[in-house]
Amino acid sequence: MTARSFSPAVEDYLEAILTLEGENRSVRSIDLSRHLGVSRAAVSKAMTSLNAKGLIEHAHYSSISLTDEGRRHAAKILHSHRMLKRFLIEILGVDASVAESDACHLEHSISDETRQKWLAYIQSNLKSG
Amino acid sequence: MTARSFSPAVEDYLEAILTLEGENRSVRSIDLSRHLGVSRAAVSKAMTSLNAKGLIEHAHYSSISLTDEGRRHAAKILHSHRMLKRFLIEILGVDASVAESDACHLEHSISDETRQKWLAYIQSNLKSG
DNA sequence: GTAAAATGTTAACCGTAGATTACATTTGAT
DNA sequence: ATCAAATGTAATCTACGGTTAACATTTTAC
Repeated sequence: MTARSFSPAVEDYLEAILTLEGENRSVRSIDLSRHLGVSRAAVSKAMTSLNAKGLIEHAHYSSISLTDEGRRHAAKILHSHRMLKRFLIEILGVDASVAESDACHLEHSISDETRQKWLAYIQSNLKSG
Repeated sequence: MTARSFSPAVEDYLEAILTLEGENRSVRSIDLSRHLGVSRAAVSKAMTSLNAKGLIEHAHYSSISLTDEGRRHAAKILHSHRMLKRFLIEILGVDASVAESDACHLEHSISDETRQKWLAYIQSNLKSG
């Protein structure tokens, strides 16, 4: 159940971990640091916090993996991001780099209901058209 | 010029001031406190900060008004809010209360380019339709 | 005009999330 | 295996944005 929600910062870390998982064998702190443009220390502190929230598994000096709950939430954010970016580019005609930047912020701001209806709308508006 | 951007919290205060202006003769700290659901102390601190940023005028123990820059930014946020809410309700079919809540967050997350294209899209999709 | 109530401010504190610096640990080259 | 480089952590600091409690000021009722 745990239907609580997380801060944009927490969601950014989760999304980054999921994204990096697809590129690397194991996700290290330094990867997140580079990907998100924050210090290694900031990542270290954040990982302690995400671990305490049950969103990742992370032993001292070892690599980082998502728990089931962390993965579910990360996937939701990543899907929202991709959906919104596609909407902005393909339906509104927004420039790709602006769309990417806007999607990074918008992804944290929509409810489940809205996300579902938005996705359906995009799909029906791109299939036809 | 001052093309910088402001935090969601700052934008919420600006939007609230503009909204309350339309209802009251003068906007007081207590009005913002009630409207936004934060303490009087939080409003007081925020007003000091908005004042320092040149977004409002506010002498000690007196009522609050927007500067030109504050008003411009407040109007932008309020327009974004209304536009997004309308999009969510009338185009996506999202429930009104969910749309209101989502719009409150989304309004802080879109660039000028996106806002303009979105507005045009909504208008052409509701005029016809 | 004065006293009580309402409102505004300040001070002290909390939590989040970042930075820098210094130190700890792990990794990799030899 | 050892040492240097890379990476991870801890300590300390900053800024933001909220809280409560105490105090200041203004407003309102009488």
